[in-house]
Amino acid sequence: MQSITHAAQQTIGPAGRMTARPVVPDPLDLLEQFGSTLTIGREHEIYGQGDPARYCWRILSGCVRTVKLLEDGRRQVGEFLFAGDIFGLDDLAIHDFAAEAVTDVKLRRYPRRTVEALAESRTALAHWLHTLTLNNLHAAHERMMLLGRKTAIEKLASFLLEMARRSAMPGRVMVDLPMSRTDIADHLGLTVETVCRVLAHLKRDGTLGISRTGIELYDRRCLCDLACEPRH
Amino acid sequence: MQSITHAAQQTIGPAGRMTARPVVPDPLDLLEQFGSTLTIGREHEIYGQGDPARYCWRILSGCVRTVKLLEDGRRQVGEFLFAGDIFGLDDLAIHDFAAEAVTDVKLRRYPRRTVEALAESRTALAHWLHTLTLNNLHAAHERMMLLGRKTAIEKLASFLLEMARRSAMPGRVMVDLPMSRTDIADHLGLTVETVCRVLAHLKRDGTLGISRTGIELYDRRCLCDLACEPRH
DNA sequence: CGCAGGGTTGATAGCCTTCAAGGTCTGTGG
DNA sequence: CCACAGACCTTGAAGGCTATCAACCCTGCG
Repeated sequence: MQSITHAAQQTIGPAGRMTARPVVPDPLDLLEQFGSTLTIGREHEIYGQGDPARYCWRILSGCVRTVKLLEDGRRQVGEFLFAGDIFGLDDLAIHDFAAEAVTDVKLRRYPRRTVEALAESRTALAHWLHTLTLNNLHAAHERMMLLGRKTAIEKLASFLLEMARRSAMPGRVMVDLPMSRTDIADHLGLTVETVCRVLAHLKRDGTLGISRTGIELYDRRCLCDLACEPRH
Repeated sequence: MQSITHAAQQTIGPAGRMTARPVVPDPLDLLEQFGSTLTIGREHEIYGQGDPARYCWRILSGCVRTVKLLEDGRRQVGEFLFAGDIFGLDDLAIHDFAAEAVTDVKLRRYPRRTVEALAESRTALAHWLHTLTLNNLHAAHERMMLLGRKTAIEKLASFLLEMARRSAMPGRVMVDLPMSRTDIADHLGLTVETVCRVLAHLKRDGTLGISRTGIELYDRRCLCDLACEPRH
């Protein structure tokens, strides 16, 4: 992984995804002295569903998923998070989703009590935190449309485009997919088999190439059409 | 409709749904002088998808739905809102969903610019607004699980329980359903026909009774089991 | 009374799941 | 270096759940 500066991280994070430049100079600097760095191994839990929401986190490197379980084991993956993303701020007192490491991850952890206390006096920080939450809400609304009204192909197309937008350079065609097919299925409300079949279908079409760890986009336009997302 | 006091509205609203009592004495009082009251007729639009988010709103009476459309007409109903609920705060600059009147509604409207300016100095208000957003995010997460992983029966059971929780008295069995079957279908990611069939099925089971404008819960426990929600 | 819109029910079709089997990759230990 | 185990991925066949298409009913209204 390349070394990442603060300024860069800000524009990659959930806030940065939506707004072209940060609303506030650098609210993270206020928190930095209260953070601690830690590493978590692949497939280990960062926090559990139902745990008290004592910390929030920033990803330095690696990939994290948020997961929610029904009693009978049905699983919903809320989102995949990458370097620069911030998570653990979306809950009031109890974590609604668990957070798990998809790959080995390096994290920076901040006590929420401190964050909230700081936000009381620093309105710029408070404003920034609220913007993060609104962006997450926007993403959740997009996913409601996807889960409720899109077909399997459309779901995969939307997913791959989102991954491309976040993890690849604008011109590049290679997109890393560090998560398993099962994770993707549980993210899109499908089964593993359907995910495989749709990917195979898109490969036969010549829309993309498949390798174990990622995909290669040959025809982005075609994916956009499939995803019902004209603007890209 | 009975007349509603401020204090009562607070605990019915989106914030009140989660926390037993308001975090702040009465942040609405700060805004009240900037509000204006208006009435909107059944099936009329309050604001459109893509409109600039200039106002936020509080429902005095009636029912409102939020709606998002795909280009080909596929529709997703985000949520149904009732007296006391506040909406229009979930967007950054542009409304992500449209808001439409399900019944005739009486609304109180507040300029967002004013709300945000006030929040800069009144941290209690800012905190309260953030709590509202977090509760909406929590609801969106629940709906992701519902849309992605639940069956038609489970979706209906969850929906009816939520309506019962919000619109009925604790002991009452009658639940008003002011919205159309199509609205319910688009809220749950189903078709009208499936909604009708599932309701008919539950009626034959003796779980509930059906009238044009609502339902009557006979066996709440059964619904909870169907909805995969043990605690109620 | 006739119309229009929503609601309900039935028959059929299709998408996706389920169940099953085989393939591929990776890490481990001899 | 090779063999093997296990996890994940892929592909095939069959079935089920829900959508689609169609018809009819019911209610409110001009």
